[in-house]
Amino acid sequence: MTRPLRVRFAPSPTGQLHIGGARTALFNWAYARRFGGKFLLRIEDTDPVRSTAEFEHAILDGLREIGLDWDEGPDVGGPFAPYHQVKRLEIHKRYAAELLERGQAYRCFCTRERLEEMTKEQDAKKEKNAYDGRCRELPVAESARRATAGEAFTLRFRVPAGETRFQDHVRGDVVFDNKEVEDWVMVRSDGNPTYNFVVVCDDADMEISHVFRGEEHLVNTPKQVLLCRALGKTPPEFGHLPLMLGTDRKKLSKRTGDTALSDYIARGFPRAAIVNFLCLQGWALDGSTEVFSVDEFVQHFDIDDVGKSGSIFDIEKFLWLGGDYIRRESLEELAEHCLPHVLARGAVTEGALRLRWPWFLSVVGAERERIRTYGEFAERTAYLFAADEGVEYADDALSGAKKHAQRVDTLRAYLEWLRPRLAATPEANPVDAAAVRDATKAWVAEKGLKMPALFQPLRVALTGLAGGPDLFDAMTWLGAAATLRRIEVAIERLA
RNA sequence: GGCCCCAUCGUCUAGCCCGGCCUAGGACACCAGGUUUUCAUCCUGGCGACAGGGGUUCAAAUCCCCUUGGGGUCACCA
Repeated sequence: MTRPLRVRFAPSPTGQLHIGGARTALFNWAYARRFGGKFLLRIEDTDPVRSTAEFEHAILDGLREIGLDWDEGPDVGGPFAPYHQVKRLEIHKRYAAELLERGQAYRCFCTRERLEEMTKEQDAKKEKNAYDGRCRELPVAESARRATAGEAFTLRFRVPAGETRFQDHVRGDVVFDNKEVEDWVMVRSDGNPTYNFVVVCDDADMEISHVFRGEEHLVNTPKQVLLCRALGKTPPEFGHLPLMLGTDRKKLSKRTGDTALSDYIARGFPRAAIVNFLCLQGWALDGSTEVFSVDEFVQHFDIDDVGKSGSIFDIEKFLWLGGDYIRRESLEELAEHCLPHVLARGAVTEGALRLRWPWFLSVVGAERERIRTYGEFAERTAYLFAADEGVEYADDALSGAKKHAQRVDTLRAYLEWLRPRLAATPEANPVDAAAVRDATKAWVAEKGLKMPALFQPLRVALTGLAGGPDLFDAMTWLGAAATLRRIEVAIERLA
């Protein structure tokens, strides 16, 4: 089959873009880019109640964030416009009328009440739930008469006998007995078409050649293949991607972690790390290369190499990748990326930070080996923007400091010793970290103390954290006044 | 429950299609050691898997069957 390669991603704007959806989009996009096809976006907004323009924009933004672009879509147009399903209603109605005309679809006058009753009976008899076909053989004339008389009806697809098989690029040969496929509803009684119907109409109309989507759609596929053939078209090639699972081994849901792409962007995962991680769910470059660029991914990606089994979303590995990408960034880049997350905490303004940019760069440089997301940078450096009296002491830091019985005395003695040395340091000039560091070490030795006896309480005093960059660097960031004040405060708080 | 899909270290995976090079490779996590004022980075080492059972074959992680386990789906949602 040598039709032009056209793939699509068709999100439903009824919520934020799911991280699994982001991977689906990524794989579709990569396939088109690798093999020189078109990648298009279509908005599946057939649910008028839950679909919103806000979600649609958020989804498009998310896709752009991870570096995807599309050749056709709701915002860029294209030869197969419109790209919103609700705007294609006339096309859907035309196809539905055709199918009804040819007897490949029929009117079903069964009420919801009767259907519910039917389901109940089937449950009681432990039979499978499926439409029993009551209206399937209604004479055409009667069907038309009742419709004209104003009786409500849905349009059902008449599933033929036999079996439906298709080659799946991920699963291989897949076969369904048509007996397992019920006569499903194509058009609701209010005239609106259902998902399974429009998706086939639109894919056919837009000349989609390959459909790659999540495995949850696998059971829909026979319905869609059958419908497509009834329409006289050649079905697209399929590829059903393995599911992304939560730690409970079930389809990733909010129970076990963040599910939206936007959540991870908000947490400050580097964009390239997000893409890289998504690639690793169900696909591997060569089995040994874990970190690679989007370009490398596109150069090597093939749908046939995608694995079949679902993968548990491993946030630890994701975080590790985040850290790895962060350590590859230049200081300047990293600072720019961290900036919005720092500002989001509301303790400092952009103007104030820009005014002392070298200071900020120094903090970023010292913290970079410890953070895996930009959000973590903001968290870890919150102490720098806190009031001297209001530094938050982390539990582990506090317990570490309290292990030293003499902590208060040590701190008091050190403060006395330190004060005159820092007093000579005007606020405008930075503390001389190297000098204070050497002198402090000498002081500790002279007092016959162990290093941690001073450093642990001192770290809590200055930063409130158990670990972190060099303490004397922290002093220069804080400045002489804040350093001394924080030690004073800690003497009270650690007592 | 019916139908469908899946099955290699705790996790992500390479190998499986085209049996032998696999005493199964890489990565995350974990553990131990080194560097270090802490945490972290970085380096070194370790732990750790072919779900089970039958076949086929000279030979099976790789092919076939069964069992078990897990998942998906059963709407006038998408």
